Amino acid sequence: MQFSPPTPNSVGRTSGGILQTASAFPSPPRHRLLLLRRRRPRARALLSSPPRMAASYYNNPPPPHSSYAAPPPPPPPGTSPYASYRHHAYPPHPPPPPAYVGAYYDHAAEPLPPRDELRTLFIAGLPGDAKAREVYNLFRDFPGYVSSHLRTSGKSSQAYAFAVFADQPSALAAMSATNGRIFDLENNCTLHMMFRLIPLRKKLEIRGDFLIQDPSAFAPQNNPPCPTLFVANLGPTCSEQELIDVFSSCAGFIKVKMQNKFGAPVAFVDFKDMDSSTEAINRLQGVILYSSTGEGMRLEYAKSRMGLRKQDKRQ
DNA sequence: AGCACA
Repeated sequence: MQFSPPTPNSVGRTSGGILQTASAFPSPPRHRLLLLRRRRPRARALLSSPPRMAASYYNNPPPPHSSYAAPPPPPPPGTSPYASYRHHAYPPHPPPPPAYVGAYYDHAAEPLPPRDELRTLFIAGLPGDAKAREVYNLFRDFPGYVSSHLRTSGKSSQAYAFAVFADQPSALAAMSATNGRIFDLENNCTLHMMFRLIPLRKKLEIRGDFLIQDPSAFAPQNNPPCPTLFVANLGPTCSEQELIDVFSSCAGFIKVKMQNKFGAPVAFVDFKDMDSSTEAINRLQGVILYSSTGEGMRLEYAKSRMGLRKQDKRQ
């Protein structure tokens, strides 16, 4: 069997020694394919000597990429990374993610000095039997790659990973180049829209498809309970559709109204009663959206119910 | 750290 080294344009698992890209195989939605997965021996790229690129890049970095200021690419039309959780019961919590530094063989360089910059990718939706070396091979040839960390939770059919880069331009470049590639040919496991830039050294938790920033880091509720929620701390590219995708997974959801005329976007989300809005706060407080720029959503009870006149404000 | 629409 012959192996070729992965390149930024052909990543992921191999089949018959031939590397292929997503474009060759239009893939059905991920959540359906996960049900069809089965274990079989398959060709895997060999782990060769550690790449020289990341270390040398960090000592002598190229000029910033043009994508420096660019937000994460939008999802392809008709797809939603949150869709698999709509109208579904919530799965039990997997164990919390580990610290970002670990002694894995997939390190390409020594841990870097701390920086404020967002330069870590979160990759969700990997198959449960993904191997650390596969994640490593996915990113190793990108400039600025530092390390990757795979987390598999026992018998779960899904795994997730973190990939640390030297800086945000490298992270964004690797993200856009890897977006939509097929990770696992046999199972058509794509990675599309499974990336987020996340802050280092923050307590994070995975709940299903949601990545949650430590909810205790958020201010306590100041307003009296209300069926409508006020949503703040959204990224500049957040869309109403993205919010619908997230909040429609909550019982009692009615509608979203977004306001992004001036400055930072905020939104109002209406539920049928206070129990529903309270449950939504508990579940979604601190969720880091795909459009988020590092911080999670901040959820509060709104000051007044959506669509009610002042006289009958009290629900 | 920001609360509109009726």
